[in-house]
Amino acid sequence: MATSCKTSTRVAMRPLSEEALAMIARRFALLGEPMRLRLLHALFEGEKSVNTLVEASGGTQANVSRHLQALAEAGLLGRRKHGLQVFYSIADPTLFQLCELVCGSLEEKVARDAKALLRTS
Amino acid sequence: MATSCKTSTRVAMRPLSEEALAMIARRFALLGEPMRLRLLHALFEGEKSVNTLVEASGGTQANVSRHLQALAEAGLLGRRKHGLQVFYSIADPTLFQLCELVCGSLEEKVARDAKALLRTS
DNA sequence: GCGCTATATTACCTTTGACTCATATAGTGT
DNA sequence: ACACTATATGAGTCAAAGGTAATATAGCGC
Repeated sequence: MATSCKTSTRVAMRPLSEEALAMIARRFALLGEPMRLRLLHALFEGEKSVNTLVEASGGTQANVSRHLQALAEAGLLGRRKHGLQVFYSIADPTLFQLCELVCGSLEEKVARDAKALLRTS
Repeated sequence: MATSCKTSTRVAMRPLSEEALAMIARRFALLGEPMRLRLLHALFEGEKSVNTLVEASGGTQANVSRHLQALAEAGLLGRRKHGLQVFYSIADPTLFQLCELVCGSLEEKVARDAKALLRTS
């Protein structure tokens, strides 16, 4: 059904359907909130309960719960219930790579900006 | 100044500053709008003028111009002025990789969801 | 059953950001 | 200077989404 695209030049060519575009945008948008990034960052260390994540992120319980649900519904997080607690964990390994790509690119940009500042000041 | 992080396990460990978190979130958020993805997708073919992008995306001139500016200010697009026209182009090569990662992950997810549907219906 | 804890959900407020319309700016040609 | 084109910008509207407080649900222990 879905035509595979593993090489880096295919993506540019494919006419993207509105539906596909919306899905991609949705995923990026999910990563576009500091609070959710905080949660993901905490989860990079491994599976954690909601309460642990509340403390780690400094957010309110309600807010953290909502964000975790959003991430889980998108398939980015896994959910495991054990007694009273619910444990969330990274379910999509591309999250690591995505964050690294962005981190790396931003570091380069910051370095460039810093150099430019030194030249012009 | 900035400690480099090239390996995939480092990111998880680093305590992220609020500032860094905001930068990362900002970048993801920029990719989290279908209209901007449409523009980037068109630019994957190569440098294009604003007018060309307006036609390619189906958006209004004002809206397209705004989005292009936002992307350019973030360092994702390059801007070249030639006469009356302004040409934008992909300036950050990680955009390709980012889109591919997300595309691939979504394709897998769609495939999984489809299979699950078949099993339960 | 009752209390207690962990998580989810509801209702509400507030902010952010995308979009549009109209207008401004800049560059070209006559 | 004027008209014309391409792009940017200002002001305003509106919907989506984040945040919070209060309440509901679910599981454990007594």
